[in-house]
Amino acid sequence: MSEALVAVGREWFARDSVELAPLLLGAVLAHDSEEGRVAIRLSEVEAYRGVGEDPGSHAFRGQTRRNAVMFGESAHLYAYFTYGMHTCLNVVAGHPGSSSAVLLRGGTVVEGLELARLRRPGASDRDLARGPARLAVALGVPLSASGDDLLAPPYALEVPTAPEPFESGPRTGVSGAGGGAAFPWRFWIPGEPGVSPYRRHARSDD
DNA sequence: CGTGAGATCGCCT
DNA sequence: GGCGATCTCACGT
Repeated sequence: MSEALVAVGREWFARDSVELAPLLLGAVLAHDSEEGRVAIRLSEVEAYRGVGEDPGSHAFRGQTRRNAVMFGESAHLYAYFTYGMHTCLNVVAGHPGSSSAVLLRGGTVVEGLELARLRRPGASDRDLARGPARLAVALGVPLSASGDDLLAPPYALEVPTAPEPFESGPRTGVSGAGGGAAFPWRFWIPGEPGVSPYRRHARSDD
C-alpha cells in the first residue's frame, strides 16, 4: 500500500496538466502551521488546461486577477473561493503562461489526524479530506495562501517513485462545455476511501 | 444510501 | 444579474 515517496524539483511539475494529474495520485502534501502539521495522501485530482483550450477552466477566457497564479510558475498553489463559502486548492502545472493546473479533489489524512479532526468537527475520519473544499479545511490552507510555493515551507510535497494505478472519468461539478465525456480529466485511485462522493452533475457511468 | 434544496459572495457578462 | 471546479442538513427509502 505505501510506496516510496520522493521530493522533486519544479521541472517535474512543468508538464501538461493532464499528464501531471495522475502522477500526483498517491503524493503526500503536508502543511505546517502554528497548530501543527497535517499531511494528506492524494487519492483524487482533476486536470484543467489553459486559455482557449478548456471551457471548464478558470483560465479559459484569459488572465484575470483571480486566476493570475495559474499563469505563473509550476508547483505554486492556486487557491480560489467559490459558492460563497468554499476554498479549493490546485497545483499549477506546465510552464509559465500555459495557465494549467491540477485541482486537489480528495485524499486521506496520513499525519496530524487529531488536528484535522479539530478543523472538521463532526466529520468522520474518512470524510476529513474527501472533497476539494474539505481537503483545504483539513490541511488548514486559507484562500490567502494562493500563490504560495508548494516546494518551500510551510509546505512539503512528495510524489510516488512509481505511479499509482488509476482510473479516469468526467470531471465533477463541471457542467456544459468542458463537462462530460469530452474532458475525462478526473483521476482517482480505485478503492481508496478519499475519493469524493459528489458526482451528481457529472453524469459519469463508472 | 439517495435525492433535494439552501447557503452565500466573488467573478465575469 | 446569474451562476459557480461545493458542502451540509433534512427527509424518504
